[in-house]
Amino acid sequence: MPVDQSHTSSPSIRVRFAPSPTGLLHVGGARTALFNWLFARHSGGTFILRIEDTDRTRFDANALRDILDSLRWLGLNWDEGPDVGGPHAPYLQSERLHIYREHAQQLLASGHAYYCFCSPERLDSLRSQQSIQTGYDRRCRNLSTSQVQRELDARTPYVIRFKMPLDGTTDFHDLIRGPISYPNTQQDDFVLLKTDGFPTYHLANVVDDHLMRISHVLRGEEWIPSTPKHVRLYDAFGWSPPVFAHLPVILAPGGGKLSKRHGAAAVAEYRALGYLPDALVNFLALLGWSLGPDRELASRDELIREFSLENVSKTAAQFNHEKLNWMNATYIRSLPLNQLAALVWPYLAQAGLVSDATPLDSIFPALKLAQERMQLLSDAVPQMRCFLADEIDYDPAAVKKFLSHHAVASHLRALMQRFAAIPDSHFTPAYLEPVINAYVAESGQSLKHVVHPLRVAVTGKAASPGIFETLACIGKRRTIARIAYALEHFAPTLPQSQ
RNA sequence: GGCCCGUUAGUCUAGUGGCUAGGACGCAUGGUUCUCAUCCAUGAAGCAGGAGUUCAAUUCUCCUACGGGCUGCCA
Repeated sequence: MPVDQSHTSSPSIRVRFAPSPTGLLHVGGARTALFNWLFARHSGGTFILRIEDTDRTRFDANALRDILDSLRWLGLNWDEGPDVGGPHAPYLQSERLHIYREHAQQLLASGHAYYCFCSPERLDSLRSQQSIQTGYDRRCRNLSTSQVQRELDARTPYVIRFKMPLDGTTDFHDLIRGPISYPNTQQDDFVLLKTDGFPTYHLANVVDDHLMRISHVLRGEEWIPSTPKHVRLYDAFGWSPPVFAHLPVILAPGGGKLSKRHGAAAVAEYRALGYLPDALVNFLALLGWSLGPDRELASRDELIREFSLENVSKTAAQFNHEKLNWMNATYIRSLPLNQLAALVWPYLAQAGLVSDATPLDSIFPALKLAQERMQLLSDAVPQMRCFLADEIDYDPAAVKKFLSHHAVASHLRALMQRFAAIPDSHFTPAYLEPVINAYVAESGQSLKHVVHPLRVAVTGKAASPGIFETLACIGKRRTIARIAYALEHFAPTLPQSQ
């Protein structure tokens, strides 16, 4: 077994997931959270949830609730966070404003930052005049003390900007990608503190990561270009930076950004559709990481045991719905009936197939048949409808194909009579099979010529579980009623005698 | 445009300076069978292209192409 160096050499591994509550938690964010969580759990470290709500214009209380709900649903429990607290509370950045202001002042005092009085309008026109984007022109970088004081006295709105080095490079090491180097001429004098007194991501993120003693920053690769800013900030504060590991992004099927256009993107949507959290976790874990050769399925504990940043891949991965569906189906099949019944219940209830008065175990027989035919929990509704509902819909194509032949009516009539003769308590697969086989033999038909029409008559569909199980599950009363209905409505009328 | 990151079948991936480049999803065919699903078996399908280093490159280096990201008082 490989020895995990990071575990032995640094006893306090602390990682964080730091979402911004501006929208529902999407699968990309969930994957980032998952890798942080797996890394923390694997190493016996601490997983922290920090909410980066520093953008007041985009804040969404709904999103905040959704992020917590979705993470909980996925089972990614956090050790410190806005709701559970912790030694570095608060974990909501909007409640830590004074900390960022103090730190901005500190950088001002040490000469690493400066007041900028440029208006948004000026910056806009600056940008529109630039044929190539070169960022802020640093107009306020060298204002004299008296000029600054004059503006301050005049109460001119300002931001505080960071003084990036004007030449040289900023280098850092990425655990997944190795050394990365950026020319400083590419870097802007980015804003630390906005006019409204809120910090930007860069300031708040660095300050909090330091204060919260974050040891490893695992985040999406879209953050690579701003890492030099962060490295410079750590430097200016005199702090040593955490280990950086930038995770590959998740792309939509076919490439490109993940969005609604490509189907579900939010965790909540997958949840509503009937995916199991274990399946989604397993699937997401395999996007950008692998268990090693020949392994796809793994429980949470196995994922935790096996997880390592060493084998996180560098390449962006496309989200593949077919594989997720396959995985969800295998997880569904592995569930004990009582658990599956509870999970499927809300869907059945919503479809009116069960009510509060329905005993849970009453759906077990039907569920057992549906179980290996479901990919989503919601599939229970179409799969189980013919077993749980009195009324069923008939698929016109199936009716046309299997109920329109002349021999059908006589078969159905004969079977209906024989079924009627079976005692209620014997209406079981084991009892039905010989009954039907006997009829098939007597009538000189092949089994399928009898079974297919029967199936359509009692289920309304051309496909169903095995006919004997299906009949038994539907029950004697409904079976006979449906055959009668089919005879009356679909089967061609034939002379009584045959 | 500039900068940065990346490139193994359609997709997710394993892997090595020398192997028939392995697995999974999906797809195809066959088996089981009353249909569907499951299950089993088999098959098609890949190292982006070009230089170089080397006895030998999918593996190392460079270039090109392609993909992605950043270039905000968003995160």
